[in-house]
Amino acid sequence: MTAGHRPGRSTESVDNYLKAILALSEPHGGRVMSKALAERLGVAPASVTNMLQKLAAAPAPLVEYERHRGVLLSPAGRRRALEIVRHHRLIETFLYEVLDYPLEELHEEAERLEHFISERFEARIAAKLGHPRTDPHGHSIPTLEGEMPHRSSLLLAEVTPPPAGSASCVYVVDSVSDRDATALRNLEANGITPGARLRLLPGERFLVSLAEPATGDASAQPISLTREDAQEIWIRPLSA
Amino acid sequence: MTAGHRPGRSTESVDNYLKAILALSEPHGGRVMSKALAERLGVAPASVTNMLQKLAAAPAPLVEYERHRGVLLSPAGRRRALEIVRHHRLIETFLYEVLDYPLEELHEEAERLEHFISERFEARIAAKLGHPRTDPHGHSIPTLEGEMPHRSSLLLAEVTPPPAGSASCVYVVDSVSDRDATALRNLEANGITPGARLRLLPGERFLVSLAEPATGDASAQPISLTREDAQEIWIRPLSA
DNA sequence: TCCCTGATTTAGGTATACCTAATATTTAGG
DNA sequence: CCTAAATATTAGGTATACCTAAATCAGGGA
Repeated sequence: MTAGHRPGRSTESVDNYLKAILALSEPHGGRVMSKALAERLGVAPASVTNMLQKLAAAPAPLVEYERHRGVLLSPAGRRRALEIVRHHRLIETFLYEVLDYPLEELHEEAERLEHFISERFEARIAAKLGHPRTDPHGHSIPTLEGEMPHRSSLLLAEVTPPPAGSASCVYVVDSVSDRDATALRNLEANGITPGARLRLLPGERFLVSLAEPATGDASAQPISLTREDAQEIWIRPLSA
Repeated sequence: MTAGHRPGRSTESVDNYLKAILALSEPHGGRVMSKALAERLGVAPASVTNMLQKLAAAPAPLVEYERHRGVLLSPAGRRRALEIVRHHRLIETFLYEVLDYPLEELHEEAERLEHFISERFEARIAAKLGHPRTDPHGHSIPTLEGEMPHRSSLLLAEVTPPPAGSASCVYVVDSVSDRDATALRNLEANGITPGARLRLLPGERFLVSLAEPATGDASAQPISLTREDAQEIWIRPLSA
């Protein structure tokens, strides 16, 4: 082995499996199938099976796995996955706030570093940042205790716009995805960042405009989003 | 492979071999033998031979290696080694200045992270720190262009103190080693950090006292160092 | 119910980077 | 100059994490 004495006990690769299982099980809360994992991790399905078998056979398994029935995080596995997500999001926040990284370059750097920082590093950047609760993309940062603060939000791509002729309605941008740098740059250029007010125009899907934070008035010309863009944006009702 | 798309081209392990060859060849400037490398890297001599053969056989070799005659860095290998050393020392400086790490914990964290930061990360922390020329241990930081600024200094363990009865003489602490955290904590507790004035008392080896920066006067009771401590301290004459 | 298709798993193989034990080379002492 | 000790190399093996190709399994439609 070449990555021997890492602060955490697991390898970079194992960390990535755990993170992927967490992310894919989040929507439905159930078991995750190998194919989905293989796709997300960019490896062959056979590699996934192999890894899951090894993980499940370990003395203190990080996953529960049954042949042909998919995989689930064990409590320990979930704790580790959340620790890595916490690292990732704290690092992103740090790069953004302290090192002035552009929004769309946060993910790649954090994706690498999240596996290698010590507890001390984590603690120090968290303190420096004033223990932030969300990262620059609007995602919740898991707590030190391994709790993931829940946020309820809607994927813009799945929201039906108000019927033609009726009034438009205003939402708040809850978060944007960090995984596609190009889309992210595009959204940012249009002012669509976490906290922004988004007015859904009636009738047409994915036709929106920015709204003034205070008044809710439209402040710019309509923005026509692609379906792909809408897949990257989570919104919540203004009131909540 | 598990550490795929790293900013640099080489692996963590290869980086460490290059750094070790650089460090061990620095004193005499000549070839480095497998045994010395094996000791420094904490691997078996056979593993070193293996790695050197592979490195030397690569299309654009990072080392020049001849069986039984030791190894030398190629220009490309030296460039890469200096890049990693630059990373290491910039990270140490950053951890110390920005994240308030204690001196003796810099090395371990930097040793891990040096392999994984991007060019952008390097550039940003260098800018944030005002492009420092030395790290908190007093070591020169290689330039972006791959030059290692030379500093001439003497290992305290090898300096003969002034003869008994004659005057003591004053040196400046040029640098302290970063590899032994315990020794480092001890030195720091005694005020022996880069830039401190050190008065060598006559006769006894390793018997020193701190001196006032301005006057050169002794400002404290004598400090009795062990031979091991003296192996960790580099000094230069006051004038230089 | 049966079978077909897609998903999953098994089998067998690659590359990296390490190990130990056995062998070979160099060098320094007599 | 020749041998013994120190050093280096070869040979063969382990573990991780990936791959492809060849079985095998599970669930839905005829």
